[in-house]
Amino acid sequence: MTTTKGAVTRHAVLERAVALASRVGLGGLTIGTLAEDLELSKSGLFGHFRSKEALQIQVLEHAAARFVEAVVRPALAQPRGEPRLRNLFERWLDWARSSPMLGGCLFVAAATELDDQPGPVRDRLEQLQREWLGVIATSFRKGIDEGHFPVDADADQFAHDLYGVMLAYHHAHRLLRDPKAEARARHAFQALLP
Amino acid sequence: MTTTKGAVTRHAVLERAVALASRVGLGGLTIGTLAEDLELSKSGLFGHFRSKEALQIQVLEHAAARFVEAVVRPALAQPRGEPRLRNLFERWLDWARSSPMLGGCLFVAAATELDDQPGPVRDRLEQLQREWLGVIATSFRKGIDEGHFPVDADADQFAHDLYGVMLAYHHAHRLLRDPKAEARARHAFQALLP
DNA sequence: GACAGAAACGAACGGTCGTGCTTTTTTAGG
DNA sequence: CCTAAAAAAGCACGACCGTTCGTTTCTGTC
Repeated sequence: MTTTKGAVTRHAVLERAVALASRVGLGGLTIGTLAEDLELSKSGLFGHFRSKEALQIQVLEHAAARFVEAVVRPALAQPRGEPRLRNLFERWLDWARSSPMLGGCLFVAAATELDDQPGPVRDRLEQLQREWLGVIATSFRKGIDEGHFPVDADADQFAHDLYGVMLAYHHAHRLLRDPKAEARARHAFQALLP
Repeated sequence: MTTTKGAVTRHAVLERAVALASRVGLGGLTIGTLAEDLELSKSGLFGHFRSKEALQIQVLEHAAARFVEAVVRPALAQPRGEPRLRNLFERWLDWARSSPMLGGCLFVAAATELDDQPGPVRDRLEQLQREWLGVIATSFRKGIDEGHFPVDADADQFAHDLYGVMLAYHHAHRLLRDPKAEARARHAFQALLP
């Protein structure tokens, strides 16, 4: 095993950073706070990333890798079309409540935070979001092929709308602390299927 | 007229602060930057509010007042029920693109930013959002009374879903810079009406 | 077990943050 | 006009920010 010490610490840092950023945002991430939480020195931690911006990007990458592992990949075990789509949605909901996402989905937080702050971090986030919407649309199109949905249904519009369902869930759950948020989300998902 | 000088400056500060906060968030608001933009001294500006937290709350109040003036009040001129609801939606869209909201709707930005940061600012925002959702639900119920919608339709679910439509619009428009965002939002709104 | 390189540390930097003070300037009413 | 109050400015503070640098401690390899 070539797993070096540095890689281990780096991984631990990113793990913690994702959780922290889900609460305070990528901009609210602070090297000092992060180092203190992990009982590292500021400079020791900083050395692993060459700038705060590089850290932020790696946090995004790390979260994206976890997302694929927790949501996208396992859903492939389901039969294509509607069942897989439904599974994607359920896992997406789980993801938004999972333990590393103590502050709600990191991507949701980052999306509104960075939408007016040009730079590499925003660029990477935008691309990741496009890819995710692409996954949803592709899944939907397979559902059309399978005959689950009408042939003239708009897959991109579906992906857009489904994201809206998740955002509404996030808003109701995290800001309003609405206990019905999850039921509302499922209801909206059901109503979305043609 | 008892309009004093202080009130004028205060108003100008809040006007600018709303625009700034829509881009960088309420937490990203900085007294130094704000003062520089308005060609005021930091301490001179600070004197009008006794703390940054007080400033943030007043920014919320100011934005809320503008929102009522630009969206809620004029929509009352429309016939109750579906027409008024449709008008509310259109004005809401306008609001999200209006000039003081250079960075997209301030409330959308604040909602994801503050959802994990307890305190008076979060409390006030939560209440404002509840009130707005209440306005939507009430409008919808009047639509039921008018016979525009089925009597067993769920007004709260409708308000929740409509918010999701706006959030999806915001995401597509501001992060993805999708030119079809507006069309998508209108399409989703249409599909939402029972 | 020695030795090169990686990893972590401690201290310091220039900068900006929010927030107090004191002083000067401006405003508005008799 | 004068004057008391309001508004704005000036200055300084302690805290924390990201970042750099030189030093020390630890790791993995021969």
